[in-house]
Amino acid sequence: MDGDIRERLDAFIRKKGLRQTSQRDEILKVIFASDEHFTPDELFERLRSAGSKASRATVYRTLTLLVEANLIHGIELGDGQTTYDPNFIDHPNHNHLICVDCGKVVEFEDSHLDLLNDCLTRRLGYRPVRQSLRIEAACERLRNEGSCPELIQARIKGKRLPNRKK
Amino acid sequence: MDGDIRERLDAFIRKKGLRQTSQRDEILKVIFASDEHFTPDELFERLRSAGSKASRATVYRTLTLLVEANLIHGIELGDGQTTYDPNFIDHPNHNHLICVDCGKVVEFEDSHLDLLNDCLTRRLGYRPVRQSLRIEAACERLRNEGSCPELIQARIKGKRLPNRKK
DNA sequence: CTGATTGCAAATGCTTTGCACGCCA
DNA sequence: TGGCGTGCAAAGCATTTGCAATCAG
Repeated sequence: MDGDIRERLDAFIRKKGLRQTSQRDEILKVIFASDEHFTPDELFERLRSAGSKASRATVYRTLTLLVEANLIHGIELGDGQTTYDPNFIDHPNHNHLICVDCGKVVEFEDSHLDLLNDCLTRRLGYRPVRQSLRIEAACERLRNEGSCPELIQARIKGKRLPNRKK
Repeated sequence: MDGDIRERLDAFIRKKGLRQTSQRDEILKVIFASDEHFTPDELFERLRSAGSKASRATVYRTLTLLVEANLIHGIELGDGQTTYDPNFIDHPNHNHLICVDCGKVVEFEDSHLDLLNDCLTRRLGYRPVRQSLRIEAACERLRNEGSCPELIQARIKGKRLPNRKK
């Protein structure tokens, strides 16, 4: 984890008159130990594995805090719970492609897209704040080869596929 | 409401071996009586106003059916419930701009955007299925004139603003 | 007839909250 | 010391589901 992230959170906490706590430290550390997306529940599990005893309530409250501090973003993958993305610090304008077959999420950036979004927004009489392109797409590999390693993994893990609950 | 819509639903129902019911008729009619977005709860209220006695459970079940039949789409406005959009029949590729000030949703289409999305998707090794650009933007009118009629309306109606529950 | 559909109420699953206690500044 | 933060359990909400009764084909 980048020390810069801790610094940003500290700045935010100071500005708001909030307090540093061990739970917030642990949560921050666990989140930014990887660049993977996570649900509140997954984060809770990671914390337990890491020895942290932070409660679910604290996890939820801290996620809200981190979103306000702009350190993470919530994204909707369509499975009934909010997924959080820690990669907006390094890639502030990235978008998501979601595989309809296996649920794999691919992040990508494109400056032409950003420019176009900006133009469209202004043309409609608004000032751009944030934009997110969400592409749902089918895996060419699955189609051509009849199987896709991601899908097999997803099934093994009992992962919830897009637009599907349970 | 376009008679074509009823026809499409009938075709879908026949193909799946399902049945036509008065509840499904009423729901379809009420949805396509306008081009407004709606939540399941709003739809339920509209139905009651229209004299229909369809239950909430049936509303939810029928919404699922209509999404499968591709007559409506579910969209996420970030307020904790699914909003449904009946305008994808006339505008299959439209996108949404959501005003961060008042929650107003503006629909727009752009062929350059569609083309770009298509290219991006293929470049990543996927086959396009569906794409949705969601732009969050601030109202220029509110900024310049200090107020915005939509915002006032939203407040009067107690409408839930984006990214805010309750 | 027979299986699809409905309404009701109960259940679910994610998320939020009230409250008493603990701890940072 | 004054509050903010935490954990726990109890709500809250949107949505789903089990079941018996009803209805369409």
